[in-house]
Amino acid sequence: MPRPKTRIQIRNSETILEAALDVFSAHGFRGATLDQIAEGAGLSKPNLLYYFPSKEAIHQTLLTRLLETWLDPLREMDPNGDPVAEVMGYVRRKLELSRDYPRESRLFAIEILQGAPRMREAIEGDLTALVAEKAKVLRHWMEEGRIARLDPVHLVFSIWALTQHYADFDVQVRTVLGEGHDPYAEAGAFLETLYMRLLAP
Amino acid sequence: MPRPKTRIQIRNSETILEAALDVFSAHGFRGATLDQIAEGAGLSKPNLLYYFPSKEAIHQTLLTRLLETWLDPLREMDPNGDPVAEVMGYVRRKLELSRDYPRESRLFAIEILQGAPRMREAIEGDLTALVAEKAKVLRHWMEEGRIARLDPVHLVFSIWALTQHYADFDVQVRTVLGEGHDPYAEAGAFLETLYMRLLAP
DNA sequence: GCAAGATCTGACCATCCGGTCAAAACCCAT
DNA sequence: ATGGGTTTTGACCGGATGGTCAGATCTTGC
Repeated sequence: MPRPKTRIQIRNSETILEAALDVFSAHGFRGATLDQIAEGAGLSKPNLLYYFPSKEAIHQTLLTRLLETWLDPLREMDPNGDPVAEVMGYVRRKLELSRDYPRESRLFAIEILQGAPRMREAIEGDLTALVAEKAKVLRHWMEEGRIARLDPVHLVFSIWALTQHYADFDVQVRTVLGEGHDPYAEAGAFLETLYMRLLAP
Repeated sequence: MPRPKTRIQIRNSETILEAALDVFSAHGFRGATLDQIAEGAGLSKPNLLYYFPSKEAIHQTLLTRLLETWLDPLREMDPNGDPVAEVMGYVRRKLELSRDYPRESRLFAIEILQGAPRMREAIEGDLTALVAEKAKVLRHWMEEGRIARLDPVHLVFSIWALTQHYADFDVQVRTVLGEGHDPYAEAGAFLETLYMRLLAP
């Protein structure tokens, strides 16, 4: 089964990945079982393994897809745009990603937390390269005096940390806030203030 | 074995917890095995279970200890001190915690990521209460015009997110920064700037 | 409507893992 | 040194889990 071709193959592959995302993001790789994924996908376990050669392969497929989604908002940061607006836009898009794809965020977090055993090369390659490229853009803006002088890489880290926190620590955030709060709306306002103050030259 | 009493009991219990922290923080609860912990502690598996009744019990002991360490720096924030200095002090202490106890940070992160199945009540109780108390202090400082008006709870979240990021995503941070960097020193400087700008009234 | 291929399944296997237990080894006060 | 309690261990158990396989069932192009 190199590449899905028939309609059934496409549909079932997607169903499996969807169910697997649920299970992997909730329990980690080791904590997830094929039976749980099969249950979630409404398929039998041997049928899962008809579409994917192994548990590992399902996980790998999810991680590969994930990284693209993850880096896109940063890629969109335009070197020719208005510096503050561009950074603010990135913050906003990244927060939306946390809000709309919390399972992906958690899957990624679990992987990195455990030392990125199945993502090392992607991080060393694409991710590092993209950050280096965008750090250069940020540094340029700083030299022009259009945003405050800061360590550009740590600036990016701060955006990652602050936005992913709301997806990854969702339980804690909601518990501490209590009832009657919209975490993401509040986070959006808070981060807006934070970065406006931080970036002002 | 209700409470360790003899010297051997104390020594072995500590050795086990130390090894268990290594393994749990690296692989999560489900990913950790008693054999790995036993290996790390230099004891046989049945001998582990002479000191702790179950894998679960070892994990629980670690989590309970952890929460204390974790909340202490926030507890130390003094309502009668200088507002900016107090918040900056908390940021610094929390970052030191990430630097000096990264395994504890990851253990905590994994637990929350997975929905805090074994920490719910602690989060709903002690943690939420402490944050509420300190949020009140922060709000008071804001009303006095001594620090900027912000959502105090999200301010605390931001401190957690930014400091824990360096422990939890250590692999990513080091990979992206490349050789010749001291992540925590740089983070200290960056966060100093960030919070000085954010808190200025 | 009928092969030929694609899809699906029940039964099964080997391994891993948390945990038990009886007995051995060890420690120490008398 | 000896006896009673403490500590340690090899052997083992039962259930879970990733994965296999032979064959049954369904789809589809003709």
